[in-house]
Amino acid sequence: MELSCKLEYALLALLELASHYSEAEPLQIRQIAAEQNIPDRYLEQLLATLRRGGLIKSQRGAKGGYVLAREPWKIQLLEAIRCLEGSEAEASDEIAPKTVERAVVTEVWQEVNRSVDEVLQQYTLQDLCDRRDARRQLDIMYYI
Amino acid sequence: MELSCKLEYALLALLELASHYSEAEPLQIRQIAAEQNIPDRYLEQLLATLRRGGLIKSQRGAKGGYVLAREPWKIQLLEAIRCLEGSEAEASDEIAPKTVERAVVTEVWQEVNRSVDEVLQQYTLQDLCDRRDARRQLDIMYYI
DNA sequence: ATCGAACCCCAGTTGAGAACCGGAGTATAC
DNA sequence: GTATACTCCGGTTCTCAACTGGGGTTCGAT
Repeated sequence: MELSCKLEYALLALLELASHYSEAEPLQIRQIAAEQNIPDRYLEQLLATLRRGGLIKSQRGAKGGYVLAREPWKIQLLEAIRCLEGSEAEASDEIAPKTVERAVVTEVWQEVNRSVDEVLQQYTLQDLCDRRDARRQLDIMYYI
Repeated sequence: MELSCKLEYALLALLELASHYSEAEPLQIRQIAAEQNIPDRYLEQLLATLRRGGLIKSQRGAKGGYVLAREPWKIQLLEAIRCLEGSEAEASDEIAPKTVERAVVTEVWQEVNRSVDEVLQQYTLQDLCDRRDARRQLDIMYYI
């Protein structure tokens, strides 16, 4: 429903990592932040979450940085979203709705979420990259 | 994604109105609020929004109250949600994303929203009522 | 060894928006 | 004409996202 800027930042960062995946050097926070115009201190927190979620790997020290943990086509968008929203949605976790009416409403809502998950499962980081490249080609066409 | 309590309240109220649709007397705010355990002053605002959205009709004066504007099976959940979130989502309305990357991300998100809408289009208030009744039957069965 | 970068644990701020409360006004059935 | 119930408008309270910042620790390449 809502594209929080947290999610957007994370996806942009992953997209950036995906497009540099074939390179030897890891990407540093500053580079990603500068490229995608994201506050670096905030991005640091997001990348930490993604790392704990097993989506990216980090390398310390000079020439360190971040790399995708897997190939871009093996990372579904759903994984990224789940990883980031995981900490939020455990408090309300399955407290039985008091009334039948509320139960019905939440039931429908669960169905909505299921359909969201289905869509997000279809897309991988690679798909995002491809889409971006296609768009860039279009932009060039318009330019001429 | 998130079931705000605003939405939940509104759906519960609509559900209540739907189940009393066949009756002659309109339902009053207090009745709905008491039945569904919703702060009445807040519910008042929500019902006002729904009324402006053409989903319900109000009758003033003694013995006044609210009635559905149409039959319960002619009101999709999507309409209700749209009506309530309408005021929120017009500021960001189609401001072109600055970068190609952001454009791609929001594009995917639009697809997600489309699938959400599809689900919410399938359900009508009548469906909610039916589901509730089915659940009640189940509860009775368990009770025995 | 030393520098650069990731990592960690905070703690605080700021702004927006959700949820709710209250009063005074207005319409309408009886 | 009065009680009832909707209506308008404003204000409060509280939570949370989105940052910002400090201060330190651990690695790894050079």
